[in-house]
Amino acid sequence: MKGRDVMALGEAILVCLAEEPLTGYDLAKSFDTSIGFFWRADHQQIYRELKRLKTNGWVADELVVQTSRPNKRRYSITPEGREHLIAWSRESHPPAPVKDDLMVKLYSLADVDIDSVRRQIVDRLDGHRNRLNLYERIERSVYRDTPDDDAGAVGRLLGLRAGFAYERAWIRWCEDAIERLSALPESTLTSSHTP
Amino acid sequence: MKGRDVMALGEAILVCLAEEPLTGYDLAKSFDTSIGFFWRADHQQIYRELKRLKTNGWVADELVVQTSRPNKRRYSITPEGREHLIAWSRESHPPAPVKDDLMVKLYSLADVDIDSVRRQIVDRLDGHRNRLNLYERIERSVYRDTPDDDAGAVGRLLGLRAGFAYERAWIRWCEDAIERLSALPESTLTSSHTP
DNA sequence: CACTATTATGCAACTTGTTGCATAATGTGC
DNA sequence: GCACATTATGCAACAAGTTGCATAATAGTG
Repeated sequence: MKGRDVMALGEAILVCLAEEPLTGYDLAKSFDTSIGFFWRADHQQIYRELKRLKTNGWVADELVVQTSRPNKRRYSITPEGREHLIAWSRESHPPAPVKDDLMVKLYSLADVDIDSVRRQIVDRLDGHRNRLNLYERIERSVYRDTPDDDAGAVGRLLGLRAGFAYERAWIRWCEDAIERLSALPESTLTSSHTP
Repeated sequence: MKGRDVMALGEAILVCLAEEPLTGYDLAKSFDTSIGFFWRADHQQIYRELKRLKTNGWVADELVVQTSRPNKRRYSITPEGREHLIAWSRESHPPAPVKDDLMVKLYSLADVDIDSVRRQIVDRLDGHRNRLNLYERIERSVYRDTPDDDAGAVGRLLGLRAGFAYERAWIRWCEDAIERLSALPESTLTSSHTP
């Protein structure tokens, strides 16, 4: 035990590997969907992190030789990795601090281009609606009949429901915000003073 | 113009300075409350960023000599800084990707200590309730009668409402989640296999 | 008198996250 | 036949965020 705490990307990877061995490439795809809804990462971060996990002894890797494709390196979780995952799950992690450009713009609405901000909220509304749609499709296709005594299934369903709650809250907020901004007397600031 | 894009912490600082000149220390306090609800930063980041803003010509600083206290350096926004703020407000910034440890734990509920996770959700519920409370107090004290034609006031009110929507959505979700986790057959995994 | 809190700034080292690029084989569409 | 997408991995450089520490004066508490 010498590799230290506080990474979470590592644990997100272990969570995936707890199900089945995967390559960095596979993981990168997972992080574009499924677990990526809760923890984003690109392939660079993943390859880097896999090396750290390996030096900690939490994953093992094997080389899969391919002829028609570049060789792959398949990673699987070790017993130490599983132990670590459980220990990690017992720690309390404060929610990541909020960071939102749009809110900063609203905070300074008097010094800023209101019309642009309104348009950005319209865009964001669109994104949230798409997200919600996607989650609804996932629920219908994957979680039709979730038994409420299967921990794995309940956990994932709760994750999905968190997504619902989050997107719905934002959708309602965006709708209200767009209305209120539209009601504002025409942009205090429609022109910038660039000549 | 040589300092580059993509910082947002810089802009959050400019937003504060657009109202009144402040020292790094003052800013750090703002980032613990008000604007800190939307963009977190500690004093190290702020002092570092102020220097960058200065080299970009977006802020000016003056030394305030004090006898009974260490001297301060007071920063104010320049015309170029205001221009930059407006230009920035016109750019569209994709919302920061979600990262949530708790969701990762739920995602792997089958491989993890369920009871601990449930307790963590209870804690989080508590935090969200406190937040909501705080926001309600702020609304009562600061935004009693917001005229709906004052851009600055409307913007801040909308920020606050976003906070409401966010916290309420999480509160409802936590309550549901706690119930469902409590209904789960007693922890698949109450003991770790450390001897 | 010692201890702690507040005001005020900053360096150094480190971890995380991002961007751009490189390589290398095969399959697909025009 | 050429451009492009897919599979598969990785380096290097940089930007952003975190942690620990240091300094320095004063005011308040026990």
